[in-house]
Amino acid sequence: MTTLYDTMTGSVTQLINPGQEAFSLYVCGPTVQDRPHLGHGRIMATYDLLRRHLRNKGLAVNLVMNVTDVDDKIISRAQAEATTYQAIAHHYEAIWWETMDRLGIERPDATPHATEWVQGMIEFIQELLDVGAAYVIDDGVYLRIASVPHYGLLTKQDFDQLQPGNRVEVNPLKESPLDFAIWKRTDSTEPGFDAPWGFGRPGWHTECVTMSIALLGRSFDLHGGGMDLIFPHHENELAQAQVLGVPFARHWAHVGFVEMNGEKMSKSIGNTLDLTDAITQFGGRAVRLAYLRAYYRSPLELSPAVLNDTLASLDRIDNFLDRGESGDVNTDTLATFIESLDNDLDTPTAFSILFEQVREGNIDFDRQHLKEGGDKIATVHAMLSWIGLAPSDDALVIPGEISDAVKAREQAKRDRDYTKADQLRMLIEASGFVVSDTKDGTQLRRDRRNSPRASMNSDD
RNA sequence: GGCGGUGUGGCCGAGUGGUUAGGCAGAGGCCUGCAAAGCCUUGCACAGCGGUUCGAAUCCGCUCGCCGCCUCCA
Repeated sequence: MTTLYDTMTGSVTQLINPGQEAFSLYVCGPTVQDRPHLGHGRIMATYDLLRRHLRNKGLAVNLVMNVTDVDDKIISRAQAEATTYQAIAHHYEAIWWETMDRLGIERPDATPHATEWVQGMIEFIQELLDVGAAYVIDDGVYLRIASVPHYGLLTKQDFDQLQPGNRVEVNPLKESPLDFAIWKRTDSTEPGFDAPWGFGRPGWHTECVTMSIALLGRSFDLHGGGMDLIFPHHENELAQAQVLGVPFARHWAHVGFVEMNGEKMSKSIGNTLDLTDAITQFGGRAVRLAYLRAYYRSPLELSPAVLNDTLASLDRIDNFLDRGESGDVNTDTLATFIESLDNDLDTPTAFSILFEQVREGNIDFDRQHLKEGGDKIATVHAMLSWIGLAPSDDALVIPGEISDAVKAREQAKRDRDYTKADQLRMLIEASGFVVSDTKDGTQLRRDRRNSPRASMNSDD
């Protein structure tokens, strides 16, 4: 029983059918024109969570994510920097994947690039023309919204009621202001491709509909992206599929915005936080936790202060995991955790379950109930693994000189030479460990906060 | 102007009729040589005003605020 909110129906609905074994997922990927910011990471983290969740439940998930590697912004940036659009695209795409790796985002199964699919798009546009749903004018080919049976299913707007005054100036050659370009004719000095309707570039909305159908089929399980893609992007993809009688996505999902000071984080407002920098400063796992602990459809306030708080709560989890030997997973508790994710990816409830285990496990260790505590470590670790947030499982390795220093410090404590004991503690802590004196002797744990954050395993 | 969302304690963030969400920060305590970590205790939180109800953050009405989409945008 896995449910997810569907933008089309406006309600939480079944995501997978009984007996379903495979799951096809298309997520609108980046336009590689600049560095990713915190908003981009949230989309990727959300669909990475969904993908892992479904796969851990036993489905074969096929994730396709496009890369828009030619568009107006890439081209103008290339002109500004006196280079080619290909160079710009390659540069920022490399940064994109490196950054997502550090967030623990698994690579998609396929990453079609717009420039590789131009021929397919040309054929697709020809189909639209053949059925009379598109027309050619001076500056390109346009989709005729009037030929779309039910335009506005996702947006849920009555387009007849729209105020024309608010629209940017309309191309007077278009039959309707709503009609959108599926092929943009350009002059041959600009980057472009030959097509029957003249040299030019495909429209963005045509890119995604063409590639999703080509790689996932005429009907696939889920089409997703950020909230801002609902209109016009996804509405227009759907419009093109509709006029060709393509069933298209069974389910539509959209992730809420990352905000800063209550406003959508976006380039135009200038309130973005660079994702790569945030990961460098707080660690990929802390950023990932910051995304996941909120409900994916809600707006999420992120700032350096919030990320710092999130890092503190991650430390709480990690400190617990270091308290003892891992035991046996409590499968009932894990099941409760998974059930909350089944409920429209209810990660807030999932984390409240996880933190409850942490607190109870800490009590176990305080009371020397090592078996019970160890079982809770195993359970928490299983939860973290399920959602791609487990720490890299490098074992706690204590160098000989450090264990010598610990022994010397314990002796100094017995001798009540606290000056020496404190000097030794400083020495130990300089090596990235934290000293904990307990009734049963000194324990060491890793100083995760002040040491470089380990990169994440993406294959757990 | 149209459509949609939202307003929860210092901060982040769940919750949709009656019991502690959770985390971070703060205060007090336990433990400790001192710490750290952990545990315990602690916050009359639900934008405002009316209404329904035995009982509302949760339902209804009105008011106010904020945000988003309508243009490339994750």
